[in-house]
Amino acid sequence: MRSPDPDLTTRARIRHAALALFGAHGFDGTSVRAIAASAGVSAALVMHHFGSKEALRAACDAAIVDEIMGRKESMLSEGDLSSTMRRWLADIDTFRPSLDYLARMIIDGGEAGQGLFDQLVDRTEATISQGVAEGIMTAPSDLRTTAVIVASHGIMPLLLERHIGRALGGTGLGGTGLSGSGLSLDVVRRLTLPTLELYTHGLYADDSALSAARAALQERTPGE
Amino acid sequence: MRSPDPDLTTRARIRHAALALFGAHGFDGTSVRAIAASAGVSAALVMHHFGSKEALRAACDAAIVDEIMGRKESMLSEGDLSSTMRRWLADIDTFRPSLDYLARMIIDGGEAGQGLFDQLVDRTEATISQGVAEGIMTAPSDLRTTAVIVASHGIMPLLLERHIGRALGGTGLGGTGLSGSGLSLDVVRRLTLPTLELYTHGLYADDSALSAARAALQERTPGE
DNA sequence: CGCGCGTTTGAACAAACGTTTAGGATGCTG
DNA sequence: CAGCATCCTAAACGTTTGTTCAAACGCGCG
Repeated sequence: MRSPDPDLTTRARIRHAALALFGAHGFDGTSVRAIAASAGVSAALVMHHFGSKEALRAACDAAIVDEIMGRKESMLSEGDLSSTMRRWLADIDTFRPSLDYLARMIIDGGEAGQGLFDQLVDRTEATISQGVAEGIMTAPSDLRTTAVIVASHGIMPLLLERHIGRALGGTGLGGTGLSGSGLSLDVVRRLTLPTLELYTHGLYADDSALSAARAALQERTPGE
Repeated sequence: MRSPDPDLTTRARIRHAALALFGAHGFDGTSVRAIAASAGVSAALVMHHFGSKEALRAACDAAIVDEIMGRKESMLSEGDLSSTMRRWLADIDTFRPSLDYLARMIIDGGEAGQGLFDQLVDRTEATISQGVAEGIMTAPSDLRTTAVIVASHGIMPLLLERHIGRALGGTGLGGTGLSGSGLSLDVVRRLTLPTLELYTHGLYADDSALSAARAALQERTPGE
């Protein structure tokens, strides 16, 4: 199970092993001894390098944040995540641990995950208002909320990859771990066009549903 | 023999306590002793009634499935989740544990969560094709995938409630637990209109992005 | 050489875990 | 009354957890 990378320092090997195991089985589901075994060292050495299991998680968080934010063409620098996701998926074996860990970061709602989500929303908001200014997007009635919705929709394939892959007649479910082959390149490709259809034509044929909801909401909250 | 009414008694109290704690702190983050203390019984009694912690989780899963599916006007019987969510949110203190547990069920990807998601997708697909037949929705190019997307978008507020609430200037964040007041009635109300806008008018002003993606995908997969 | 320093380890620690055991109540049935 | 089943608990089981400790190892420096 160990991956003997002589180029990496022992400390980096431990962090990589921890990130992969945290992403696959969760923080509580991963023991320090399992991380040590995967890195080919003793459990005591893990503590010597990082001090505690929680500090090791913080190091993994920081590594992921660096991986995502510390690039010029960053994941967060574009409103559309599909291109970045395709790039990551092209080298799926390399980025799979990062993707799994990233999904858990967002779900767990830790401080680092909060920062990532907030930045994603901010970038999405900027992208939308730029698109509106350039005339390629229609102005939403509530820019901030629309940005939150679009950003949430963007990371949805990351969080529900196994469900989506299975619902689309997935290429087979993974084993015991969470890193099943749900989010494949085929699935992302199949999601692209319907998603863009939704973002271009919507789903409803006319404004009746929207108007009805608008009227219903104004009834209940007349002041605002 | 068995009790004529298995619920309504100590057994039900234990299951309710377990469901609330599992939803708040996760399965691994909840000990049998904590469940027993919350229910006011001993840890051994939990084992006596359910056999194992895993069986207790299965009982909670079944209870949630019953709560969602065992109703005439079920959550899954309508394509739009917002009305059901509003109904649940109206009595937020009662349904909060169920909502939290349901979110974890879907994320964890267990068998019961899979069934729930699959049924949600199936109902969504039926709703869309009915809407298309009635002329109130436009036909998507890929019905199944569109149903998966719409269904996933529908449960997004459930999974990202804390992030969404915070990004929208939430009414304050909860304490240590996960049951922070992220998904409030105000947040859901604020999400309703922009979501319907997206589903009515889309976001893009014209078909350029959609056409470009369509062309790009046909280049790479000409056969299919 | 000898000394110190960072790296690494096996062993042990106390705590918490899920689970088991033995048995005390309590109430129904004969 | 005895017999039995159900509900419930205190205590202990064995395992695993995160963490600590003393002691080696390799290695550059005086």
